[in-house]
Amino acid sequence: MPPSCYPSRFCFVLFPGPRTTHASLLPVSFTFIFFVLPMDRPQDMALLRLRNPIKEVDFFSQNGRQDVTEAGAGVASPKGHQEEEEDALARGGASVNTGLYLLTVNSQASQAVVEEEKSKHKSQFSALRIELNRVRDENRRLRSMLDQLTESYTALHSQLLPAVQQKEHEIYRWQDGKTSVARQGESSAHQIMEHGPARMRMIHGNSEDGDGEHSSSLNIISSDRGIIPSAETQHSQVDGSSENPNLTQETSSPATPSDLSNRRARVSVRARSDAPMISDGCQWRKYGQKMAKGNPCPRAYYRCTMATGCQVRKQVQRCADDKTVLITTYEGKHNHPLPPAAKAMANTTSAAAAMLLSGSTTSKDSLVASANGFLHPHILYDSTMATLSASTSFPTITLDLTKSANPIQQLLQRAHPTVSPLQLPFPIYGLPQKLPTMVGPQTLQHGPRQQAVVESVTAAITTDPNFTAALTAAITSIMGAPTSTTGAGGSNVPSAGAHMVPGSPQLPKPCTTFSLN
DNA sequence: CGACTTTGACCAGCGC
DNA sequence: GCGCTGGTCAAAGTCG
Ligand SMILES: [Zn+2]
Repeated sequence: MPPSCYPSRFCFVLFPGPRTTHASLLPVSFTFIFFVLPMDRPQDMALLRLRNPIKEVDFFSQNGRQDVTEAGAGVASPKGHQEEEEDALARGGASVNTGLYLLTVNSQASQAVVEEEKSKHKSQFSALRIELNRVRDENRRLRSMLDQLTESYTALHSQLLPAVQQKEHEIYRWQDGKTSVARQGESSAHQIMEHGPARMRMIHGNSEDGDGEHSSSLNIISSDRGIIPSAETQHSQVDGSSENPNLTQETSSPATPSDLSNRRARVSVRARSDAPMISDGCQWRKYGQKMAKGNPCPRAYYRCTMATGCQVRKQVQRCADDKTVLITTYEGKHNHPLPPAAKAMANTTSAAAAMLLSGSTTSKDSLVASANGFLHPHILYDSTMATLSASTSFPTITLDLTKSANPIQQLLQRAHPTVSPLQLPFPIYGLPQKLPTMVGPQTLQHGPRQQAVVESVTAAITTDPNFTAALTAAITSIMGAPTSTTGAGGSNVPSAGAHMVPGSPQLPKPCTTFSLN
C-alpha cells in the first residue's frame, strides 16, 4: 500500500488533534482498520455509505477522542458535506467548525473572497471524497480477502480435526495391542529406547527449510508409527539427566496412560547461575546425590515437600562442559495449591506432557492455541530454537537460557515481529506487560534510546537465575495453560490428556530444546 | 523437635 | 550372570 493510501491522512486532515503525531498516526490508524474490518458487516458499510460516509473515518481515529466525534459530527451531517459547507457559508459559518478551516469572514468579506474560499473548499472536499472512495474500496477489498482467508482457515481446520482424531485413534489402537508391554513399566520404555535412537529421524534440528514446522511434525508422527522419515539424526542432549530408567510409581491407583506420560515428561532448564539451585517458589527436600558418569559435578535429587505425597521431583546438576550452567530438570505434577511464584513453574511439567506426549499430531496445535495467539508457531518450531533428541529416556523440554545476552527480546521478536520491544506478550512475574498491538514498523523505529534501555534491562534481568526460572515458567505455563484448567495445584490429568498419546512405547522419547539464541 | 541434608545401601535396567 | 549406572531409600547428622 503506498503511503498515499494510508487512510490516516483523513485523520490528520479532519481531526488534527494533539495526539495525531506523525509517528503514531499511521500505524494506529492502520491497526484500527485491521480490527474493524471483521466486525462490521456489508450492510453496515452500505448504511454508512448512504447515511454518513465520513463516519467511516472514525474507524481510524482513537477511542474516546472527543474532538473526533465533534469534528465528525460537524462534517458528516445527514445533509452531506457539500450542503453542509454551503449552509455554513450561507450562515456565515459562525458556529460550525469542520476542521477544514471553513470559517469565513462574516460580513466584511467580499463576495469574491467568499467565492474563492468556496471553490477552494469544494476542490478540497472533492479530493477528500475521492480519497474516501478509494479507502472504501480498499476496505472492501481487504474485507473480501479476510473473508476468503477465514473460509480457507475454516475449511482447513475442518479437514485437520478429523485427521488428527483419526491419527490419535490409530495410535491408541496401536498401543492397546501393546498394553502388556506398556504396563511393564520403564523396561518397555527402555526397550523402545533401544530401537528409538536408531529409528528416530527428525526433526527441526538444524533444518533450514522454511516449512520445518510442518515437516518436522509429520516426521515425529512417522517415527511414532515406525516409519523412518528422511531427516538428520539428532545428537544427544548435553543434559546429564539422560537415561533415567526408574521413577517412583504412584501406588494409590493404577496409573492411567495420561498419568504415566505426565509423570515422565520433563522440563529441563539450562541457566547460568552461581547459586547451587534456582529458586522456583517451591519447597524441596534433597533425597539423594549421585556422581553422574562423565560429569565431575554431582547430581542432586530433590522432591517437593509442600504437601505429603507430592510426586514432583527435580534434579539439579551443573553442566560438565560449562560449570556455570545449572541444569534443573523438573518432573511430575503438584497435587497441592502453590504460591503464585511457583504456579507457573508447576504448570511446566503439565505443559511438557501435553506437548511431548500428546503426540506430535496435536502438540503444535494445542500449544499455539494455548498461547492465545500470543506465540507464533515459529517460536516452537523454529529450527534454531527447537531441537529434538532421542538421547533421553523421557520426553524432555529443555529451555536453554544460556546462549543469549537478552533472550527475551529475541524471543519476543521471533514470536511477534510486530511487537514493540517494550511490550511483552505475556506477564512475567511483575514485569510490565502491555497487550501487543499490531503496529507497523514505524513504531519500532521511534525509540532507539528506548530500545537501548530495553536491551540493557533485559540483559541485566536475564542474568538473574530467578528470572530465567520465571521466564521458563511463564513460557511453559502459557503453552500448557489450557491443558490444565484447574491450574498447577490440581491432581487432575491435563485436559489435553484426552488427546495424549500416553506413556508411549511408540514415542521416540523426544527431547525438545528451546534455545533462546 | 521438626525439617532438612548427607551418605551409604539398595534396587532395577541395561550392556557385555 | 556380572558389573555399571541412574534413581531412591533411610538412618544418621545438622540446623534453626
Ligand atoms: Zn508439590
